[in-house]
Amino acid sequence: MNFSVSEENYIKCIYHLQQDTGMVNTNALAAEMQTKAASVTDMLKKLSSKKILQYEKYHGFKLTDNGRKVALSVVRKHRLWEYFLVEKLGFEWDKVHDIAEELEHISSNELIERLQQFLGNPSFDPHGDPIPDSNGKIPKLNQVNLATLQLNKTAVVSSVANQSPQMLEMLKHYSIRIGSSIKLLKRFEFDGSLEIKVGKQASCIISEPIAKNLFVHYE
Amino acid sequence: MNFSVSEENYIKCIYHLQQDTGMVNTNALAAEMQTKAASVTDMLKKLSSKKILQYEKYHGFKLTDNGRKVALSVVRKHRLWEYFLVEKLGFEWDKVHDIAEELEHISSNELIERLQQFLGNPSFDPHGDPIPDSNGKIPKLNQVNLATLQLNKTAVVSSVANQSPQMLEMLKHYSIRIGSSIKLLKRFEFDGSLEIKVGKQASCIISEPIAKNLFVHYE
DNA sequence: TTTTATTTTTAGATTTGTCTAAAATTTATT
DNA sequence: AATAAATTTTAGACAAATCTAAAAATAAAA
Ligand SMILES: [Mn+2]
Ligand SMILES: [Mn+2]
Ligand SMILES: [Mn+2]
Ligand SMILES: [Mn+2]
Repeated sequence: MNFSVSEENYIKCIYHLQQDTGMVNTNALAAEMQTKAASVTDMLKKLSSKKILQYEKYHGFKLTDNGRKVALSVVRKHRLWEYFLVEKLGFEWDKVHDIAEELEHISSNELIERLQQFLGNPSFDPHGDPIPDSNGKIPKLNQVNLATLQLNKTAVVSSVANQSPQMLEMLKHYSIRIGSSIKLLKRFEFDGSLEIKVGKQASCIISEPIAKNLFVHYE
Repeated sequence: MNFSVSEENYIKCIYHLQQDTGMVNTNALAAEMQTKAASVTDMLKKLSSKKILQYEKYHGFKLTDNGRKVALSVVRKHRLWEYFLVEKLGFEWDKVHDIAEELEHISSNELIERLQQFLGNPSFDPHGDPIPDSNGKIPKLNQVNLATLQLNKTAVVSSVANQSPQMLEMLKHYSIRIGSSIKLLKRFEFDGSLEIKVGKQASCIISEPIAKNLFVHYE
């Protein structure tokens, strides 16, 4: 079946919301989609009639198996394009989201399969988010918040929660990237800030808010 | 100013039509856009009010300077994406048009500038059509139809008029590509077929219809 | 358990892009 | 010049996606 740009954006958005909250409600979706609740209800009816949603009036909704499949294919395209934009075209990671938001709706399947190959079958996008494969399987990574890392352990940065330009600026300053190895040297009681060693650089101190935005995995 | 996908498709189509015929008429545009004359009239009014067209009721229309600028930017994007699809993703040239028809509407200017650089600033797309630069300037090539080439002259294939899979199959058989050098050895009176030498291969004979679809330039 | 507040849905309009059928205009033919 | 044919435009309708304002249903508070 074929979906409009608008439908695909709704489906993807519902997918992301239900990752957190299980069943999704109208107002939350309206807020996330930057539209009005009435518009959401209209779309819910439509997606429901297309068997994308399990939808009970007044009682929330969630994706069907097929709906989740559609969502994952859009997510896959989004993240592969983001990878392309950063790795091949040299964009900064905080500039790619809006462009990928358009590119994810290009319909050709062969295009996305070839793109994936051309990129070397990446598993994670520039923000560290996993890229579903063509069957909708998502690579998993046992990641843990940097703020909760054990003392004197070394781990590798795997993703960043806040992907704003402000965060990017901060991380650039510390030369922290996805893939950087970080060793936790000391945790300061006073404000929760951490002394860390990034790669082979001299140790430095990062604030708790920064640490909480960074996820790492072992080995 | 911003244009919808539909508007951009119309503008580009008008541009191509007026290359041949000067002033464009409603029915021709409807045929090319695979739609109805009434729909075209509606769009003409809209584009006219946006100063994209000089439009006189019942008397045809053509693009304004600004309209031509918009058209060229869409053509530019179309051809750069086609180049990407063939040269980077390994598509055959007869498979790329429809995909580029979607990709040409991605709006980011920075994207297209970076894409151009990434591709090495190509001047011609996989079909041999010129790629306008960011100012709308079009590279020119003094090309001539292969059927009219002088005897015993060597020239380089620069573009192909008919870009169908059938034509591609034919050209593959003869190992003729854009950039192939061709020497005209003999012209047969009977049916206009030509004996040619492609690169360093043994000479072969091509039919007049094939020859008429191939354009070449000297040196 | 009423009453109040919040959430969600419906009703009715609007915009964009399309269509068919009919009217208007131009072009071609007698 | 009058008539026929072709082209183009208008009139009116429709589907998709959105909106505002009002009604209906549910949840929370008194
Ligand atoms: Mn999108
Ligand atoms: Mn991402
Ligand atoms: Mn297009
Ligand atoms: Mn082309």
